[in-house]
Amino acid sequence: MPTIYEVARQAGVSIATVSRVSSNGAVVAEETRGRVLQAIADLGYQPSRLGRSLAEGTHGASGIVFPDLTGPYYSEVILGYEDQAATDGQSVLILGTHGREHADDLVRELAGRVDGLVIMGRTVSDEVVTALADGGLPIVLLARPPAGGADTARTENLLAAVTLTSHLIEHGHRRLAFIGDPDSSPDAGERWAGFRAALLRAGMAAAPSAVRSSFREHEGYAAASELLDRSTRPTALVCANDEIALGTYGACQERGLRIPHDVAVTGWDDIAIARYISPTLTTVRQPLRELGALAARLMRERVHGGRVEPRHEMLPTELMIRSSCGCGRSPAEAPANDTQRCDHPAPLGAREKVAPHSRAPGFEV
Amino acid sequence: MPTIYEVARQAGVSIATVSRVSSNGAVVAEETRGRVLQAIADLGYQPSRLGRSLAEGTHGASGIVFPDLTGPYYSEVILGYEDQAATDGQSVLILGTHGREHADDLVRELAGRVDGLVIMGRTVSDEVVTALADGGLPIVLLARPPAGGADTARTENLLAAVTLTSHLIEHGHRRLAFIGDPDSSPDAGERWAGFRAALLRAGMAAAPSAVRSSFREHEGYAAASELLDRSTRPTALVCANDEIALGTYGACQERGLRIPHDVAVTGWDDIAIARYISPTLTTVRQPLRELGALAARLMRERVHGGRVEPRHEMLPTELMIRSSCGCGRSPAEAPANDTQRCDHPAPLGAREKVAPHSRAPGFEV
DNA sequence: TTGTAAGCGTTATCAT
DNA sequence: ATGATAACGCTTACAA
Repeated sequence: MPTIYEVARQAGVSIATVSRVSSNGAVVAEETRGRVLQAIADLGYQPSRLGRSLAEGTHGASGIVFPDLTGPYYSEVILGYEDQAATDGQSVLILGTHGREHADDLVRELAGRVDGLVIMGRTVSDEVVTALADGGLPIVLLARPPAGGADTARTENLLAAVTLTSHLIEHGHRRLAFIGDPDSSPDAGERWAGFRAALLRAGMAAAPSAVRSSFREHEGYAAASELLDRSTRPTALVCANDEIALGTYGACQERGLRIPHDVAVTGWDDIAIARYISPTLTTVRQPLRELGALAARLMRERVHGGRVEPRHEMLPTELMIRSSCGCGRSPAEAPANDTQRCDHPAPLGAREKVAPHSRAPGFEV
Repeated sequence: MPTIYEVARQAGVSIATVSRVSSNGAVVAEETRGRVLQAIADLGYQPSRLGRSLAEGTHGASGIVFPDLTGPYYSEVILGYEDQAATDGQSVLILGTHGREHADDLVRELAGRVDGLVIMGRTVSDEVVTALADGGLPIVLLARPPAGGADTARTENLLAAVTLTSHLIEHGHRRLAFIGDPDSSPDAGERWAGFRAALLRAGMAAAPSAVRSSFREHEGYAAASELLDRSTRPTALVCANDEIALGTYGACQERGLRIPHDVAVTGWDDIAIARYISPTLTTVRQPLRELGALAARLMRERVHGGRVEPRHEMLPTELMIRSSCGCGRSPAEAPANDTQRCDHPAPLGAREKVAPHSRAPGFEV
């Protein structure tokens, strides 16, 4: 790789002039610029990002940290982030912690390569996040509560969960159960809170039942099996995400229970399978790409816009009503490959933007 | 962020000593090392990657370029790559070209930040690939034919396509058609070639029919519609990937054609939906994560192993026989959420590693 | 308009 | 064992 010195010699100018031509748009005589451009082309010169970054004191890059990439969730967010960042001329470094022991070290190492960091979920200890933020590194937290003055971006959970649960209640269900682990993540916790709030509002608050499950299909299957084998089994299962719902489908099938006739099931995320499985799955869609793009914009404001006070953004979610809740044609006659949206008796309010700390007004949570 | 100078001053030593303590394991008096370590801890010093990289002449990072991130294909490969690279202590930069006009420029820019580049599919012009490779930058090409002395890594297509097509023929099908665009990518081209080879072997070579389609579902739907409306419609459709197959399912449904009874359908990739859709989709699984990990290992050999002669690797694929080919229980009684594997009359040879240029021995392609 | 030279934060080679 | 100091490739005042 040729350096700026070789180009300068080839063009018969100083390195300063080469720099002026190749990067900043400073005034250079047309004739000189031509000579330099020629030399650059001849040698195939490409300025070293290292030298440039060192001199400018900026990396022109940011990093995004995720726990793992199974399922579409993280990859969609990363895509949205990368797309927006690339549009802004910023490079993107990715780091999957994969539950590694020394994740904090990897993140610290990554921090040395970037102008800012996006951190998804509970991949990094609050301690490191705070230390990094205190050190002046712009940080955006995704699907995670605020920490250390960092920005946060998330999607609306509570109101959507209330709407979803209320929808099931309006279908006539009186024995509802939640499958998921409210303590595993803020997302799951808020969905659980919304579920309870809806029951409360309907005057069915007595001991809302939940069975703990990770976001994995096989744990969802186990949790659903447990619930369905109870003497008085629930007639509606609100699953913390679609994979749990998939496990629930399996458990129902095994027991000869028909969805939604015997048991209604709902999910969360709207993964592709939700539209293809039979019956199609009623679920909540999160704008994942937009979440990533939002993170990129927050980052830009910090790095280039000079913003210092933290911002906390929340994106609206969308209830996708299909068949598994009891709406629409019976699963037998419904085409497998069909996404339908029923009219909902009450307006599906999940579309409105909800300010943090003022969500679900009127409900005790 | 404190620099090495501040640490040196704090510890009362020279920057050289700090460097010795903080990075390379050079010999330092125990007492001095303690003082330096203390200063490092007090100041929260973290060596600048920029300074280090500039001095060492290496980035400690590589980049991976993909066209877009829709579908699991690219994200799985990227995950495999990132995982292996992180294990090797290397950072990973990602760049999605998204069909952008100036993709080549973005890639050139990226090239200035990394020790090597992985390029997927036809995202970058051969011209730029060759230029970069000539410039001495290690390059690994994924799902793309060799160029400019770069390494390549790919998955087996031809033999798997022969096996898959032969399987359909053994089911009794005589009118088979291929849906996909053989010219759009080497992958599609090889699948088409394998399809034809299998017909040839069965003595059904007369004008194998194909309808061009991109890898998108809606084009697959259109192509399948066209085929199914022909006066003598095919009884088996070999789709170049699963999304096309999904479109084909829709087209069949619309026409009241039952899969596999009236029309057999196969896909390629084994996306998650393939196991959940009804009937379950017979398809070919590619080891995507392994492909990414392989790319990372090839990169490491180049960057740190000092290898110069190009390597061209091919990973075996696996035929996933489910219901849509005609195997197994009828779709009506088969549980939707069930992956089954029939025994195949002939050994499913797609598992063996096939050397480039020696694949599918015995067939004219 | 162009050139000179001082950083930017490391590592590595010499001396000492 | 430790300290000066010269790279590394670039940007950017400041001079000319």
